[in-house]
Amino acid sequence: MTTLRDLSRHLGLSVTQVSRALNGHGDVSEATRQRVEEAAKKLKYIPNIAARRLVSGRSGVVGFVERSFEGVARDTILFETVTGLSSQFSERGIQFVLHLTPEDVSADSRSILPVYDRLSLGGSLDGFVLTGPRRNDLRIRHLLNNKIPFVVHGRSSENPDYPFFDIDNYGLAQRLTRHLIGYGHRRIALISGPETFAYTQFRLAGFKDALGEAGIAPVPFLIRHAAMTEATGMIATAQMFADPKRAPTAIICGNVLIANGAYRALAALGREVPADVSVVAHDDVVSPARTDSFYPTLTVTRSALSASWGPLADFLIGAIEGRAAGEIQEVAQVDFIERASVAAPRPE
Amino acid sequence: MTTLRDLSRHLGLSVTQVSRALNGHGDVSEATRQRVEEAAKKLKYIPNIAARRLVSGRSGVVGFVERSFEGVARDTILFETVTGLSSQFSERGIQFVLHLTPEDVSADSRSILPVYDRLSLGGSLDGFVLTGPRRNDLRIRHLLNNKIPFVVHGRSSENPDYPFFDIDNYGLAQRLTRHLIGYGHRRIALISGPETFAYTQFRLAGFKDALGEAGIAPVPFLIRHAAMTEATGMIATAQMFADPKRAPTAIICGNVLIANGAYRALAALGREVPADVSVVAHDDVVSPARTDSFYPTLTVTRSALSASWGPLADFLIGAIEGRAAGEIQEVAQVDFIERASVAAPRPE
DNA sequence: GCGATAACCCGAAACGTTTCGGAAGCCTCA
DNA sequence: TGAGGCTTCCGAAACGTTTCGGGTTATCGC
Repeated sequence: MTTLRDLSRHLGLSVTQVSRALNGHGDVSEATRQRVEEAAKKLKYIPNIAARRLVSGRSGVVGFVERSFEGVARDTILFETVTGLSSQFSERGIQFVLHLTPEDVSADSRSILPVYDRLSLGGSLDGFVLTGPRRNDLRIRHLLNNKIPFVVHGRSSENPDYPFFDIDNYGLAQRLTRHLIGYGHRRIALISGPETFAYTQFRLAGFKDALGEAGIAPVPFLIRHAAMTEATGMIATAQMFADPKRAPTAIICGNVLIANGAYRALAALGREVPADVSVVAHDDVVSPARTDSFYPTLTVTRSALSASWGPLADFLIGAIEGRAAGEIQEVAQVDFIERASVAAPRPE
Repeated sequence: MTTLRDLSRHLGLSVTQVSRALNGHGDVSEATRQRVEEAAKKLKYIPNIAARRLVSGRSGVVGFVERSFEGVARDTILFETVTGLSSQFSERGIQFVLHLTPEDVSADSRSILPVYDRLSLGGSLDGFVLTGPRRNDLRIRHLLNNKIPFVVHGRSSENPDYPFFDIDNYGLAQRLTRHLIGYGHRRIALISGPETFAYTQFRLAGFKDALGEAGIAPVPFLIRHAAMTEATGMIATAQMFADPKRAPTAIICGNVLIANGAYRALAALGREVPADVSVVAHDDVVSPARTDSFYPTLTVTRSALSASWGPLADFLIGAIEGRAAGEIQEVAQVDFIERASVAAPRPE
């Protein structure tokens, strides 16, 4: 193993200068920088992270805390998150660890807070990635209070004062709703995720505002919140069509799984898409439910979940380095892809 | 943040003694040890890992290298592995990182070797966990040659000279085969995993040896190797029953997914389990395919995959600490659970 | 009462890096 | 000519831990 010391002796320079040269500091002439870099390459110098961390006071490791539960290993979204963040952070020279807290921790979400303290105070973790924020998320408040760096995938309020990466959930719901209204629909259903998540609230607001623009009052019966699964899509659709008089002429689905369920329910109910019922969805391009296997093809807003890991990594690193929250926030716009699942409603 | 220095001042002791007391070394009286420990607790002393690592020369991080591929996020076994190892290592004060190499690395498995070098030479990783060993696994030879600590889940040969944790694949195949022979079966099929994996070879050997004991010659037509999926079970079963004269009276399935496929194929073919065909399997108790949802209930050998993460963690830590390979190896026995899927074959 | 032994303790060095404060050499401008 | 400012460099300290070599007592056997 070659050290800075070895390099400095080999070059007839001080350790200081070698360090500064390698780290691109100002105080070193272009000529020596070249020399140093060549020597470093030739002697296969690899900086010792432990030493670097000892002086910087940082560990070079960031984490993601998740409560372990029966079946955690089947959570595709979680795994997508882990693999995505793993790759992005390691490209940036930082290690990413998944920390599973034992499941015997009480279900009270407050009980997860000390885990963050323990991991960060020991100096073993420099920061955290949070996902699935609630409207008033305890974790966020706790981390802010304790000045522990973090970044959120999503956000808990409109204009938060912490780093985050989110998609425009309000906008996509508004867009899908307007699209349907443009075709003449007025009885529009929304099947979305659990109410506790903040993004669900944003989507609901976008939906309602778009309805409002057209002078349509939202109908509670046509608004459903549940887990984002195919079963949810089937059940919600089936229930809304139990009484034909109350049934919607169009359905907005929170994701592709729900849309899949809706399609299957509609097929079973003998309703045709889009002749009888129009269907749209938001597609986050995540594994098992492929939007291109739909018949008829599905009109969607789209934004790949996988596009968020890079910005999240950048922002967390920024947060650790002390950048202002305002500089490390992004609301990504979504694509709108018009396909064959929307038509004008049947005349009454 | 409290340091050893703070503690030593607070106690009127030297830093040396405090360190030795906390680490349980010999040279310190019981009384002071008590005092030190209390003070440490009171002042919330947490050792600085970076400093510890700087002097020990180790990073305290171990890794798992996997080639990233389209759909890596859907690989349940991989995720089970990651979550299991994550938990076990973090309980032991060690961090576990999943390192996904970019998928543009050529498919040649040799190309993954430099990744290990890079990660370990830089001092960022102390050791590795390997899974799915082949018969002559390049990675194993490479790590041995370069004296990089590792542990293998499985093994590439009967009595290897490196740390590993494996189940008795030879024994379980032998056991299942003998069980069927005991009921009078002679035309026994084996549907197992891809040939390249070492464990497949062990199972094949156990199967053949058990047949040999009974004077039965193995029939190549009844031995199938393919991915361990439900589809494999269906297809292999369907093909073996294409010509009734060549069909088996019993099937040994490599895992529960295959057994599930076999059950479905047999149902479609109008064969009853166990009256027409007996079925047994090995159950590694992994998520989606639950053995208890079988009808009739399935006779299996069983060993939970989840039981391997603990020993693997222990063994890798042992390897890093320089323990001899012989002390950190284990072949776990499997359970045999007799249920309702086996009966005597129909008389010809 | 003396040397040996054991039990307990300490100072200082080491790990490899970053950074602070200063210093030498050179140039510029008055 | 000399004050001031760049540019380029260096020594030394610091980060917090472990460990090596040695030191001080007290005890014990003779």
